[in-house]
Amino acid sequence: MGEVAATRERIVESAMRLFAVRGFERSSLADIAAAAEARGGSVYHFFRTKRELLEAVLETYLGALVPHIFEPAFARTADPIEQIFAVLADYRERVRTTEFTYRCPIGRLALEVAGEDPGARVLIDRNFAAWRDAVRGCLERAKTRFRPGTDFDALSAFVLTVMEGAVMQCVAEASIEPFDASIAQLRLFITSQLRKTKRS
Amino acid sequence: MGEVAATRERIVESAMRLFAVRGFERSSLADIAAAAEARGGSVYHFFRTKRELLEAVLETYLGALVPHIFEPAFARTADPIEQIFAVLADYRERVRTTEFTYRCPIGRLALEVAGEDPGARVLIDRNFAAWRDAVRGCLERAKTRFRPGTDFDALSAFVLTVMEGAVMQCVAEASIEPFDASIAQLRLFITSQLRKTKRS
DNA sequence: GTCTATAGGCCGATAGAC
DNA sequence: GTCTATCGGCCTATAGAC
Repeated sequence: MGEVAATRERIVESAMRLFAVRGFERSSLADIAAAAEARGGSVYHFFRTKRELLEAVLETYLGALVPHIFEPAFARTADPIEQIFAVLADYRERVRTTEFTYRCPIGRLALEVAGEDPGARVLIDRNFAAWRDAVRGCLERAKTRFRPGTDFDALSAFVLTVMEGAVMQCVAEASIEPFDASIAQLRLFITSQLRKTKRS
Repeated sequence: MGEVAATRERIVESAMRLFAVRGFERSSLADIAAAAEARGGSVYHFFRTKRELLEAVLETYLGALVPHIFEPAFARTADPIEQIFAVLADYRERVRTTEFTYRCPIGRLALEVAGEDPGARVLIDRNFAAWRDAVRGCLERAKTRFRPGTDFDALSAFVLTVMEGAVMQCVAEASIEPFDASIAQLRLFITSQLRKTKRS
């Protein structure tokens, strides 16, 4: 390992990109290898099947979730609730700047392969669970600001629900507007779950 | 037309079912024809390409939305807000009874093909828009119960957002629980947007 | 470990008999 | 309008030289 980047790593990175943009089925191993500047047969030196490559992709996403998705957003603000919205703002920018070709890669794979590949389903579920856990961590750091009895498990799952549902409508509408509208409703909801204090 | 059911209709119905369960890419025209009790070549008598068949499927969904999705749910309750939750309850039952193989067919196609097929994208968007319109109709019938200034466009889009995001997590978790949890949060939110009255 | 070559299968689409 | 036969292409996966 080291060098320019081990061949295996380059193949996994190409697969991540192509699965996210084109989906699993439409991404051929030949295209993945070409994008990784490797040859078709090389893929089979590291992965026995295309599904095994998919699992490596999903494991890589899982490992990258906190350092690449949450930590950069957390670094921009100290307020735990605003940290959640900072993560959502990053998704927004990625969806917008790629013109809806690159959205939530896990969500796309969830609908495409989770129903037919039990191994992939478990890894997709683990990615979602880790995402919810990170959000729940934010909520719990703001615990005292919420009404007593607030269900943080349900609320963190709801944040993921809203993010995924919002991105889906952006793809259909080819517009970022549904994302902004849904996140605004989510903010209204979260605000409504806070204790009543003197100021906002 | 008439008879047992015109060949074209049977082909479209088979395609609806297979696209919903397996996705667009994994559903071969041979399988669709076989499920419709027709031969492979027959498909091309009615549709020039597979994408044209997809468009017929999406147009059929659009026409069936109000009579097959909304009217049966509306008939079960007179309360406009409960009518929305009745529609959501029907999705829940379909997701649950099919063990997450059949969910929201439009949502699945949205992530799989909307980014790459402009014609299909527009039809998917129209399906989503019609769904939101029907929900907004319910909200407006309950207008006087909401706080003044409530944004019904945003709220109806939010209901779709929550439905789609919730179903996605059900697929990943192979459980109906995320759906129930998210719909419960949605109910909490909608309740919080109502005027304060004497009871509940 | 990397590459070439190719097997073997399935797919969308076409041509043409009836 | 329905069916058969088939083309050409692309795909996953394998075999084997270097």
